[in-house]
Order: sequence, then structure tokens, then C-alpha cells
Amino acid sequence: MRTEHMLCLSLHAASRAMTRAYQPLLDALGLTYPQYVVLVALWDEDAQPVGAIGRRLMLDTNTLTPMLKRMETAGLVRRTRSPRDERQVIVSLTEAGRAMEARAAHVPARIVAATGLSPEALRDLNARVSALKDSLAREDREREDRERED
Amino acid sequence: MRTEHMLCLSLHAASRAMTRAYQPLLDALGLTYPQYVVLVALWDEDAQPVGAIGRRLMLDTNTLTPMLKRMETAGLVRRTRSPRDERQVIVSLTEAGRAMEARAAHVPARIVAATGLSPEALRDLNARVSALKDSLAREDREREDRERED
DNA sequence: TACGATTCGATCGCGCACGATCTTTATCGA
DNA sequence: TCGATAAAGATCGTGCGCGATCGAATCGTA
Repeated sequence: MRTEHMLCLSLHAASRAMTRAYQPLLDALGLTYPQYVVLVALWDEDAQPVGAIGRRLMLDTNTLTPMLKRMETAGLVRRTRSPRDERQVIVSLTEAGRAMEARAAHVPARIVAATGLSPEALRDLNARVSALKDSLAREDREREDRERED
Repeated sequence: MRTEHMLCLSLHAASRAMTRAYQPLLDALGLTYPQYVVLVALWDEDAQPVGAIGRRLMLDTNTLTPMLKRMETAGLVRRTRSPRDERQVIVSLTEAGRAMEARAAHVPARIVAATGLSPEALRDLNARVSALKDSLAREDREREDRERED
């Protein structure tokens, strides 16, 4: 089993290469890549509880809470307890967070260009990678279920 | 731009899902996933300098040095200065590191099964993801070259 | 109504990724 | 041969990913 043939390595390396591709663009906006991703989720739908963001991005609160606090300090989001369910913390965009959408509007096209792929090829690859993720996640869930039976 | 359509997110999530798929198998061996990957590289070719491992895995010494030290503490590898070039640190397998290859022999098949993909589909996806990685890396190199001209 | 179970988020600790900077050793050109 | 330059690792700081654990709010059910 040579390193070049392992899909896990390609995925890992491609993911990090993707992050590096975003980096110079996001640096100018004072964002990290994961923070940008959280903003994308909030631009799509504002005022989400932490858990909803986590399910969307496959991240747990132990990652999100410190990150959201940093973003709150940076003035991008607000964190407020829901009055209807005091357990939930609703994350919503500030004016600066909303304004960032326009400032980052040029980012996706630059990334698409850097991939060197056609829109169709991108969609196709995205579908395959996403399906792979789902297979692995399902396998993981089933393993956890088996362990819970013990 | 909705979150479901972004390839960067799929890649990131798939990469982490892959790590989670390895985890229960590697936990039993006392390895982390990146440590396993380093071992794979050394099983393929023993006694490599730190830099060679880094080029193979796209990792820099600021990641590798602490990791290799942990692996040395765990008794998996040895780190020795090359007598021919005192700058180089040669990483080589210990007996335990070599023995780990047999103990981990069942891992790749399990992962392939978890992906739910045929060997051909796996090879194809690997090739595409790898090509994407190369495109992004090339773009990144060219950007750095442009900046160096300033 | 009361109480055990569940849900939601926060916290802690560790390992990895990576930019920036430093030290040591090797190499190359004048 | 000497000094500038380059190359190989090490170190430091910060942010993210995640397992484990905790506290508080809510829900389900007897």
C-alpha cells in the first residue's frame, strides 16, 4: 500500500489545499476558513441555534463555541439565549457580519477558477465526495449503534 | 451560495469522516490517523529524512517534528542525524514500528468496505481528488511566485 | 406533580495544521 | 578561503477537530 494510492491521503491533502486556496482571500477580510464557512451558513439562514449550525457543518459544540466566541469578539455575530428554550443559544449576524457577505462576494468565483474544473465537473465531484462522506458517516453511526448494544 | 453546494465543505467533511472511519481501528493500535500515515510512508521506504516525509504528505516540519517526537516516545521510530549531512534528521522504524505493519494489515480493507465503493470507483475518485489537489497547489505556487516579485 | 431521561451548550485536554522566526550546517561565488 | 546565501529542522503561538465530562433546561411518564 503506497501512499500515492490512498484516497484518505488525497482527501486530506485536497482539503488542506482548498483551505490554502481560500486563505489569501480570507486574510484580507480578517477571517479564517472555518469562520467563513460559518458565515456562509448564516448568510443562507440567519439566527440559527449553535446545534443547527453544527449539524450543517458536521461540527460539535466543542469546536463551535470557542469559534463563535472569537467571531463575537470580532463583531461578526451575536450570541443570545433563546427566550423560548433557555438551553438554546441563537447565533445571529451583526451588521458587520451581514456586510461581510458583499465584501466576500468575489471569493467563490476565485476558488472555482483555482480548481481548474468546469461547473459540471465540480458538481459531479462534489456529489461523489459528498456521497462518500455519507457512506462513511452511515458506517460510523452503525458502529456506534452496535457499541451501544453492549 | 448554499452550504450544500460547496465542494470545499464536502472535502472537509469527507476528510474528517475518513479520519473517524480509521479511528476505532487505529485506537486499538494506539495510533492517531496522521501517525498511521507517517508509518505507511515509512513502511513504503524506511529511513527517510524529515523533509522527504513532509513532501510526500504535504506537511511541514512544524507539524512533523512534534509528531515524530511523540512517535519516538511511543517507541515506533528513531530520529538520528545523518552523518553525511548534519542538517538532516533521518527517521527510521524501530522493531515495534515495523511490527505495527502486520498488526495494521487489516485496516485498508476495512476502510475500503466502509466507503461502499468499488475498487475502480475508488481509483477514479482518488485520481480526481488528487488532480484537484494538484491544481490548487499549482495555483498556490504561482500566487507565491507573483508575491515574491514585489 | 415529581423525577429520571434527554437535549443543548460549555469546558477541558490533547493532537494536528500552519505562519513566523531562529539555529545550525552546507554550498556557492568572488 | 571567506562571506553571503540557501537548506534542514526546531520552536513558538494560534486556531481548529474532537473525545470526555459537566451543568442547566426541558420533556415524558408514572
